Parts: sequence; C-alpha cells; structure tokens
Amino acid sequence: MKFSAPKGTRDLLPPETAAWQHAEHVFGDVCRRFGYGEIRLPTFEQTELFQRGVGDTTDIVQKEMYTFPDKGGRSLTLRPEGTAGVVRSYVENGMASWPSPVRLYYAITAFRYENVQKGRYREFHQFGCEAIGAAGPAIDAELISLLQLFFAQMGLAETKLRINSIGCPVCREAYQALLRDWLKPHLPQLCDNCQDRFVRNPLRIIDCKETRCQAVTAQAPAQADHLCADCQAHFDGLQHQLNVLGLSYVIDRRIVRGLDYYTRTVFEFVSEHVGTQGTICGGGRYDGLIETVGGAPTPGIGFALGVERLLMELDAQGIQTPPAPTPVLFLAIAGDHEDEARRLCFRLRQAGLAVETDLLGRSLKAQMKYAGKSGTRYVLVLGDDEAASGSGRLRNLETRAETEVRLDQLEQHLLEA
RNA sequence: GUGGGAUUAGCUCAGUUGGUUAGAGUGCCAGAUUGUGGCUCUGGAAGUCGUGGGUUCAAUUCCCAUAUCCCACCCCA
Repeated sequence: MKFSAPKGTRDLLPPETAAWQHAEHVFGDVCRRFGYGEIRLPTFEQTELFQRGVGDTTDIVQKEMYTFPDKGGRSLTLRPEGTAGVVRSYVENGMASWPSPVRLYYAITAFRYENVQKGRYREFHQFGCEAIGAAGPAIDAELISLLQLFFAQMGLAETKLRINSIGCPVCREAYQALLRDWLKPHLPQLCDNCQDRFVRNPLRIIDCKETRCQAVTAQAPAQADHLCADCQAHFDGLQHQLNVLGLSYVIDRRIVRGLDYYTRTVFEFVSEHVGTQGTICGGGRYDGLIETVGGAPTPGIGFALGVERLLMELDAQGIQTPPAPTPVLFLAIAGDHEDEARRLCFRLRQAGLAVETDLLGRSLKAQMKYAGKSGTRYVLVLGDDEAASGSGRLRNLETRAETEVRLDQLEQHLLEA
C-alpha cells in the first residue's frame, strides 16, 4: 500500500516553507500596526453555524462542506472560511463589551470539497481580518489600506483593487425586483445557468463569465446605481476615504460575492497569474451577520486572502522572499574527537548559534561537501591539533579564507560575523 | 457534478511499430593516497513502467475500468 496526500491537499516542504513563514510574519506585523490581535479558533464548528452564517443557498454550504458526525452524534464541519467562526467567538465571548471596534486577524487552513485546479485546493490557507463594531466607511478604507500595505511589504508590484456596493437588505430587494423586470425580455439570450439564477438569485447573473450573458448584462442596471440613501452615503464615504489615503481603485459593478452575509461594501484584489481563479483576496461588510449568529445587531467587515494565490502571484512577478536561514558553522570532525565536537556544538547552540556537526561518521571530505551544499558560512575542523592546542582554523566557505580562533572564543567570533 | 491532457528511478523526462537483463540527465552515496567543499573523472544504490482486470504464446507498450496529478466549466481564497 502506497500512501499519498489526499486529493486537493499538498505537502509544504522546506525550503518552500520559508516563503510561507515570511508571508505569515509580514502579515502579522502589518496587522499589529493597525491594532489587530491574533485569534485562534477551532478547525471545525457545529455544522449549523456555517449553514446560518455563510448561508444555506450558497455553493459552499450546499455542496462543498466537509461535514461529519462525531461519536456523540453531533454534526461538525471543517471550516470552509474564517468569518463565521470569528463571529461565533465574538458573540460567545461577549466581545461586544470590549473596546470597540474589535479588530482580529488570523492565519488558518480552510476546507472545501471542490474539484482542484490552478489556485484552488480542498485544503487551502487564508489570512484574514475582521473588524467588528464600526459602521462607518472609515473602517472599510482602513482595512483596505492594511491590505495595500501588506502587499507593498511583500514586494508586490501592482495590485488591482476593485470595489462595489451591493446595498443592504432593503435596497437589495428593490433592486432585485428592478433587475428581474429588466432581464425578463433578455431571458432567452442567457446561458442555462443564468436561466436558473433568474429564479434563485438574479444578482449572480451580473457576474456570469459567459460572454453572451455579459453582453446582455453590460447595460443592466447596477446595484450601485440603485442604493438607498444610507447605502449611497456609505459608498460615497468609502470612496472619499480611499481618496484621502491615496489608494487607487476601480468600481466594478460586477462584483457580487458568493457568500450570503455581505452587505454594502464588497471588494477584491485580483491578479492575472492565478489561472482563472484571479481573486487573491476578497472581502466585504457583513452588517447582518452577528445578529444571524445570535448576537445583538452589530456591524462588521472583513476579508480573506488566499495564501496559495498570493504566493503564486509573488512567484509570477519574480519576487524573491528571504531564504531559509542556513547554519553559521559546520563543525567537521577529523579522527577520534566526536565527544568534544558534540560538546562544543551544543555549547554554541546554547549561545544562540545555528551549528551543525557530522552524525554519520563520514570522511572529512564528505563532511566538507555536505557543508558546502547546505549553505553553511563557516567550517571548523576539530581534530588532534585543535584538541591539543585549543584553537583551530575557521574557514569561510565563500571566500575560502581561514582565520585562527581559540575554541573558547568561537561564540564571540561567530556572533560578530 | 461535467469535460480535456497526463502518470516510466527521489526529481525532470526518453523509450518499446507488443518480444528476453527498461534508459538519460539531475539528485543521493562512495572513491580519485595521508586533515579541507563547489569544477572534473570513476563507480554504486535506486523502478512490481500509477492500480486492477482483459486481449495475446508474450503487455511498460493494445483495450476497459479505477485512482491521482494538471487544466477548464461551476463557484470561490
């Protein structure tokens, strides 16, 4: 029996993991600058949380969840996204009494049972932020500026921000009626899928990728043009705030979002290097969600960023991330001096240095080869001479230069190097 | 759930119009005289040719099924 990683999952190995660590580090750093604290939550939740939170009508809930009964008969689900869990935790832990707004960030894996393709996996990684308790557009813009800064810190050359407003339940209902009326005469020209959507959720017709549907909907009324006064003010305010911060964006009336909880502001950062899954990051406001999950009516906004897609984009733009650190010193052993080498090696590690030594009883030549391949900066051979004199030659593998150092001063020497 | 392409050594790939011991490059291990790497040379280990059936005297090669990978539809991060 030969085992392999389950479909849609993959192993992340060194040195590739260095890029992941770097991204996580930078993300956490940027989040903290904006006052976000890290939240860590269970990987699975009660199934009903996602049904209610994400929305029963969404593809995610209808066909993509990893749902299973536990031995106590509970129905549990591997999280398909991060927001529902955070909101559950917000309500459960009474965060409404925390200083407002509550700002949280996370780095998680999420799970969706989908067919795999470029930029899409069954287990995938997300960075996310949630800001709960602020209703005005300033927090929307702040969150977007956080993302801009993050992308910049990662070295991404250009990131395209698209924003839209999908209104609130009130104006959305009015708009849906309007849209249905407008679409009705064009119905025969739409694809099969959109025929369906016309009944279930006409909003989704707007972001259909079929060219014939786009041809029809290009002229269709947009939600953003039919907002109620409050939603319009919010959308105007958002644009003002973005302008104040000097952030460039385009209004894309086709952005609809596939999760039910979004209201008003929705936005995406897109790329052309991630296959047809161009969205690196998607987010929006969810002013009704906290209530849906059992809390008091509270506004909120958040985003999720696909880490696989981010790293693909970095790669496509030829951006290097810092390589994994290599050992400073390889302590090579000549002759019968293993014990001294082990002792010295541990002493240097205790002093905070990354040091390796031979564990396989290899020839000196083989040890040198190994040190060269592993990217180690220095080698010191520990043999009869060194054991007797208490000093040795520290060889710089890059320059091939050797300097004489006393073994009891090695730490000092290497820490300075 | 639906299509298309792929699957041969750790990795990247040749190959067999069906025939006996399946190849290369790279990587790995070792050696090229005594305690010093990257270049070069030599040698070695490593494959049930994705898995299961079928056709055949004979299958890695042809047929069917299945799994996985890649890409796309759908949808999303």
